Amino acid sequence: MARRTKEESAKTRCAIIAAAREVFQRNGVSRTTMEQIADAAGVTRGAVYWHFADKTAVFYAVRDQVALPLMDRMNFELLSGKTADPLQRIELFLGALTDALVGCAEVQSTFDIMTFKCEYVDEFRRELVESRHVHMELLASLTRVYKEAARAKLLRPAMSPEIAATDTMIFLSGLVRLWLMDKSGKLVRKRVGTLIRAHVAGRRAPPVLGGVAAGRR
Amino acid sequence: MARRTKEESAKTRCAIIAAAREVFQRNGVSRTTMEQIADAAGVTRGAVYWHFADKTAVFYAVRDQVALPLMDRMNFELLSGKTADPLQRIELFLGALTDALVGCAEVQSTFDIMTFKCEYVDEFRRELVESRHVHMELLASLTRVYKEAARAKLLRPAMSPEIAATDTMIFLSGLVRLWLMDKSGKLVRKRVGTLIRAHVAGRRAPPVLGGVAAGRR
DNA sequence: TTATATACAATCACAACTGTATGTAAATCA
DNA sequence: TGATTTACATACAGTTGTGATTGTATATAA
Repeated sequence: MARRTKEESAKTRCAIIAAAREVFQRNGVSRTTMEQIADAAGVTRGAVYWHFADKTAVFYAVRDQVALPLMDRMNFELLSGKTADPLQRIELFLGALTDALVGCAEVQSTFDIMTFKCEYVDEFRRELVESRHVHMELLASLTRVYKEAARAKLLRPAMSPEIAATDTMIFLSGLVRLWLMDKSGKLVRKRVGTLIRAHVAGRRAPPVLGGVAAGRR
Repeated sequence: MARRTKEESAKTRCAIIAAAREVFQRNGVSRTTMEQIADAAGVTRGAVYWHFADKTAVFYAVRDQVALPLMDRMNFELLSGKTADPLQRIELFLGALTDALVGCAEVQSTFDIMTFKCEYVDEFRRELVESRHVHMELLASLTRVYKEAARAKLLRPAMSPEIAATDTMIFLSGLVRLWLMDKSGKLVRKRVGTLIRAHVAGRRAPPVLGGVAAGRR
């Protein structure tokens, strides 16, 4: 009824996003009504329409809330990582993403929505296009890192950096998808760490004679 | 207007499924109306409701039309394959699925619908559950084949059959997903064969001294 | 202190989709 | 050759969601 202060307004906006995330996950994006979002947030449709132009805007707000910070962290792990060993940087990168998924309910919900509760048509097709760009950039980054590994003779010789990078991207995409499907844990959830280590280990060149230590921990 | 003969009726049913596939892909399942399906099939909603109880029934008919034959073929390649080499059987299995995807427009559309144009809530949640079962069985089959490979000393010793199987399932899931996303071909479409060969080659044990030939072609 | 913009709530008109009920003409059966 | 289904088309009723409009009380700026 009464007008709120700026910070209260920001909290309302935040509550709407959180509510939308829950309702999106439960009912799917298209079946979710603005009223359901409003109810879940404890406001009326008027409030939702005040903060967001329409359902599409709410959807992209939900996405951005987890995707933007995540992208930053992923780029950091891959590019400006703490480790000299490029293959270990890949491993840390994969670990960082799955850790974020495993450790944060908001990330889980959002990924679940994006993967299983959204139809990428019309206004939502944009998201697919952007996702494609993200994948292209990821592929480029991974290729660079694998090339670095190849120069340092750390990459298995039979494996080209391009193929290795594509394979890792495929691995990541499949891993996330199956992790989301696997509520029981029997498929992949219990073994994410092992799977990542095996994936990276599989492309590490066998140690040369009495050579340099392979950065295992 | 006039009543059709049985075969004409079957053709109508088929036309409805084909029309639904197209409209589902263009508009997404939830935004597709029965009238759109009917129009695309050149009939009225009455005809669609005659052949199918509701939109959900149409959806599952679209799915079954490609999923059922595909599952048979995949099981065949994996289990009762022509090759003795278990790793090559895995390669043939992966190739069979991607070939079906690359070579058949109906398979492409259906996979695209299932991956990007459907929200798995309420009546459609069933599909996710079934998909999980399919993945469990696939994992079991793959594990069996990799165990066979391990017994024959064909599997890289550092890799456990269970992890190899899970990794291959992840690879397949990611490959299909990225293939569908990659309309341009720059990500994976142009290199599916290479990627599959590299995936399988990566888990093959290095040839022993002057030992048995490793089934490369 | 007043004017205005803000942050919502409440109401309304409209369109769209669904499921069902009814109509109908031809195919099939007895 | 009638009777009965079948395979649809057409018409109708009911619900639901949307966007827009209007209302309103308060924070904030001048």
